Amino acid sequence: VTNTALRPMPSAIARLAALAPLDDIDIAALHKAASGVRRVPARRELIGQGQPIAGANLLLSGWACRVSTLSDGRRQIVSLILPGDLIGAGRQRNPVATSAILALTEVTVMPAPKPRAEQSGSGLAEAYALSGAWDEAYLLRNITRLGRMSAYERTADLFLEMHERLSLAGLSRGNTFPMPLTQQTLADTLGLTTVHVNRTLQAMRQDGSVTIGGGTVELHDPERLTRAVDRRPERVQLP
Amino acid sequence: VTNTALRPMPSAIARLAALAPLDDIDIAALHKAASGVRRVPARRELIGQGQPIAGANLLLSGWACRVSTLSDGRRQIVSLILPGDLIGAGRQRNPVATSAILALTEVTVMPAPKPRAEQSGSGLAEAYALSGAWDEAYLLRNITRLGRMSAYERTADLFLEMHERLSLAGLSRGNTFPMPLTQQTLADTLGLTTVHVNRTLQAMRQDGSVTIGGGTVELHDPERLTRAVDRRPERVQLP
DNA sequence: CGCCCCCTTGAAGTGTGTCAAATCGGGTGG
DNA sequence: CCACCCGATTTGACACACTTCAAGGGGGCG
Repeated sequence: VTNTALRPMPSAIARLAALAPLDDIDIAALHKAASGVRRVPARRELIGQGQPIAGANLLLSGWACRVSTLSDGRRQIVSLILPGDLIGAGRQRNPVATSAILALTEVTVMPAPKPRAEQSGSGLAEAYALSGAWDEAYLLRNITRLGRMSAYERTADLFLEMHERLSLAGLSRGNTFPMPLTQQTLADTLGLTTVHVNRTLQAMRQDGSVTIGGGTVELHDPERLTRAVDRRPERVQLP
Repeated sequence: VTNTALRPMPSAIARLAALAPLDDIDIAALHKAASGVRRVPARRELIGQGQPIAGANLLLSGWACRVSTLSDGRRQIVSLILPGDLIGAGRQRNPVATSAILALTEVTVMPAPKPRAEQSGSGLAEAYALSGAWDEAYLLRNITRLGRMSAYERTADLFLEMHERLSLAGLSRGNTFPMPLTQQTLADTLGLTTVHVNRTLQAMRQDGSVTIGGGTVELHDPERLTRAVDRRPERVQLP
């Protein structure tokens, strides 16, 4: 376990710890798993669709996504995977990837340590369960985004989601957060064309909602934007 | 446990048994749970968004859905729930419904019996896990449908999905299956307007793809349709 | 220097939405 | 048995959000 391998860990741990309190044993397990860190360059497939999944992985740094491609080349990014997110955490016996997993930037991943006792009060097990529940909530939100929202609303809603998720991992500063996606990638996420994403971003810049550039997004008034796209705070478990 | 309560069970059991082999103890547990059968009329909410979830339920008969509603009245049906599907099977400690659950037709549900030993080789546990994996696969497919497909493709793809899922529960006969949704409800599922769903159905009728009416759909050439919308067979676990 | 990717902009086309109204069908009450 | 009603389906005319096609500009990197 080198220092280099550990450097990207804090944000992933921060996210898991924000989901459920982790004790020293959990943290130790995470650090131990860091010996299995793997670096994957941008645009590389982490897992192909239909491939067997050995075990859950934890994204330490960088952005990845689940993507599905139609035979004529149309692509849809089905969900974004951000630092601290789990990859391929299924419950069935011989799980198979239901979608390809793609590194959008350079990425580091490591095998997610198995929680000690599934049933008992392991913080890690609870964190994993909650992470899965949030993943599902984001999938659902993505569906209503694509099904019922305008381009402007979709884009704003996605930025709010990114801000929310990155904040949990301590990766945003105020209303500013890193956003390394190209407009082409955003288009594949939002179900739009590159051209229209570009025009939509222009519109958001012009009405003063955001500053975008240099791989960074700043939301000028998240609350107003939240109301504008009718985004209500989600909850995944009782307080 | 009256006969009446048991009547809708076979298709739900058929689906679970098709996912993983169930032994006598599993079947007995399912029959025992039938004492908790509940009948819910159409249009009634089974669970409101954000409500706590007591335990997983099993849909025995009728169609339900997970729906999200924006404040201005736009609705998106996020997933369909068919007989044999589980409702609200989360892993976290105090799960909360991430979306409202709505009965689309009259529906019967019962509490899903807990599998004996999560880890050991309970067929029921495996069936639940696979059911969840399929649910997720359908969510992902719904996302690429909404994001990247035309109205015609979306509709055809959804019909193919319905056929696939209902067949697993033994509820289709050849290429014909029950489809009790109104065009308004289809529209909310497909991210379209009622008017356009109507026109799309007309188009499908005219090119000889389907017969629709009387709460029934017949696909005239599922293989051709499958190729037309680039639907590939999904897999959720290794064979 | 030159290439490639990404971003940007314009002009024209089209798939889907909007608005409005007519028809159909099944249930209900007189 | 008819009259009525109400939701679901159907159809037409028009509007517009988003796509398509095309071209140009900018920045990093070999």
